[in-house]
Amino acid sequence: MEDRYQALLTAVAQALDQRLQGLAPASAAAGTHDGIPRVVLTPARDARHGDFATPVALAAAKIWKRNPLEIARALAEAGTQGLPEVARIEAAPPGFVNVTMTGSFWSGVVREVLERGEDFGKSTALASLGPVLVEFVSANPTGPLVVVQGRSSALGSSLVAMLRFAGAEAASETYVNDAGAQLDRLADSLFARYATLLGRPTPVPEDGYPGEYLVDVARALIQRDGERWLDADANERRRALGRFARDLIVEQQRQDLERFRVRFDTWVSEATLHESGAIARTLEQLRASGHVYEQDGALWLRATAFGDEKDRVLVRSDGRPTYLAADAAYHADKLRRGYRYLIDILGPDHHGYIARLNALVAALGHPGALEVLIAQHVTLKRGEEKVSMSKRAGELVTLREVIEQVGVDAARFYFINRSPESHLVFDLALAVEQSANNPVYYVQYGHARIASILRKAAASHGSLLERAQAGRDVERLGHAREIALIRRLADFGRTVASAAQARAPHRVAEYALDLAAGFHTFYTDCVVLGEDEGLSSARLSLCLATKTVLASALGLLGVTAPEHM
RNA sequence: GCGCCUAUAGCUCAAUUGGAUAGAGCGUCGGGCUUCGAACCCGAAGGUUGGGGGUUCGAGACCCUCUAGGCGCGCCA
Repeated sequence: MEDRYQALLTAVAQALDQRLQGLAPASAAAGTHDGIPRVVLTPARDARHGDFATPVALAAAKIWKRNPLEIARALAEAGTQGLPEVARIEAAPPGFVNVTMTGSFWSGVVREVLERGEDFGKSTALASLGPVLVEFVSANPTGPLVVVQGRSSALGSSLVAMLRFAGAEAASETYVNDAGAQLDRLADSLFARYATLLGRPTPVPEDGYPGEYLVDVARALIQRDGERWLDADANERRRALGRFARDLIVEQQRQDLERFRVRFDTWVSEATLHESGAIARTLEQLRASGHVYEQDGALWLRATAFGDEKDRVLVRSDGRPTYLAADAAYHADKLRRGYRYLIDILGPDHHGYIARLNALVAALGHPGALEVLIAQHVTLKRGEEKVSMSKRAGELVTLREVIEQVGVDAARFYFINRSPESHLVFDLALAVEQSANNPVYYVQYGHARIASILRKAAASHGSLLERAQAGRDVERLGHAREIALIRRLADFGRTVASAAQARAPHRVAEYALDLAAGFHTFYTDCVVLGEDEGLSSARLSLCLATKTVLASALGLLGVTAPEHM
């Protein structure tokens, strides 16, 4: 369902489209679609430019080789006739058309928020995209989640929420890399800790995982199995210890994510793909479609046929499938489950993988169905000192540690309030120090402040609150601060849809900050509970609407909207 | 060597995807509570958007080039 607000804007834009068509030269009107640019109204950045503006005359001028200002003037000349809720339309150099809306248009927005509540801003803008599956985190089950995974999990979970809000059917998933040599290394590293604890000092293997967390895993193993693995058969031991460590570590990852308010609709195990024969089946499919070939005893994917720079090995000459073969089976499975569009969020060290994944999905018969996003690098430092993030090096900063030190709300906001492709510097010392004045509190404070006003209103002006809830006096709104605030409220749905479309959740974080700022200045200049009952009711309506939208925006970010702070 | 990402105020980052005078937070300086929450508001200082060239009515954004940083380039995962 579309906002009345959006519907009106669309109507205005369409009416302007018609006017523009009347101005077009015959060649353009008779010709192709691109002969006449479409009118797009965007909120004006500067209040002096009215409420909305369109540069369409500038675009048309370029195509038609005419003076842009003349076209803009011609568009404005017909006045507000046929333009619903438009109070004024004017041309401005070098060729903008500025539109100012009526007061009732804006007060109507407040009433609409009150009516639709948490549904306000929802749209069907991206409905045609889905069903879409967003895969992120996809960690190795060899240790605790680290800070970078905090970033991609915050990003991914918010993106899914925004896609749904914008009408797309979206699901979240993570892939557990629990196959291959790394699980053996994990098992051997666990065994070293295990044996050492049982009085047989054993060094962690050179290529193993030296992190202290495996000591805890070893303790749990002793508690369950005692000493039975000390002298067990090496192969059996590897299998058992690898599985034990994986299960425990994955469970801890799940708990950390849960605490970080990230919950996946599904978890997929790589090992399962090997065991179920899914990999073999997918390889058969690729073979049948002719996108693979054999050379030097190995099986190759003809990735170059789909834009990759070289072909890639799927099955080694010794018969073992590569990681890419598992990914082929995995992505084939995603498509088989009915997802029309796939989004993978990978870490920055995997960007070299993008081309071959795209080639893979194309070879599976779904070219263009995959979109790979890169959650860019997080550089860690503690004051001036650089911090290593390598699991191998042993020192690592875990997601859990960050949550404990700065809190979930501050950490999530910190990650989301940056564009995904920015390389961000995470200064642990600064993060802890600044967690108290993290911008997220600015937004939350706005929400709590409104809650406080509402409590007061409920206590002393009960009937007024009811009146406000019904939006009975919203026509009284007209103060510059009020209109400025309403303009921000109105833009919520468009903002979320464009954030989801551009895979840029940080825009919603920016929006929340801007909305809160609009409220704080309104609050400073306008007394809500005053002498004039009608005005008080109207302003209470505005407070209620603002609180609703603040809560919605924070909800999309996975941040709480507190009643008290 | 090739490819991808990045470079914007002292620091951390935005900029409605090519639009009007590049904006926030933190930090600095100066104001504002007798009244609904001062975790707030108002103001000031702070910029050759890494350098150079180009595209056009218009470029932080697009193209070329140079510089600097990060990452990747395996029959590893």
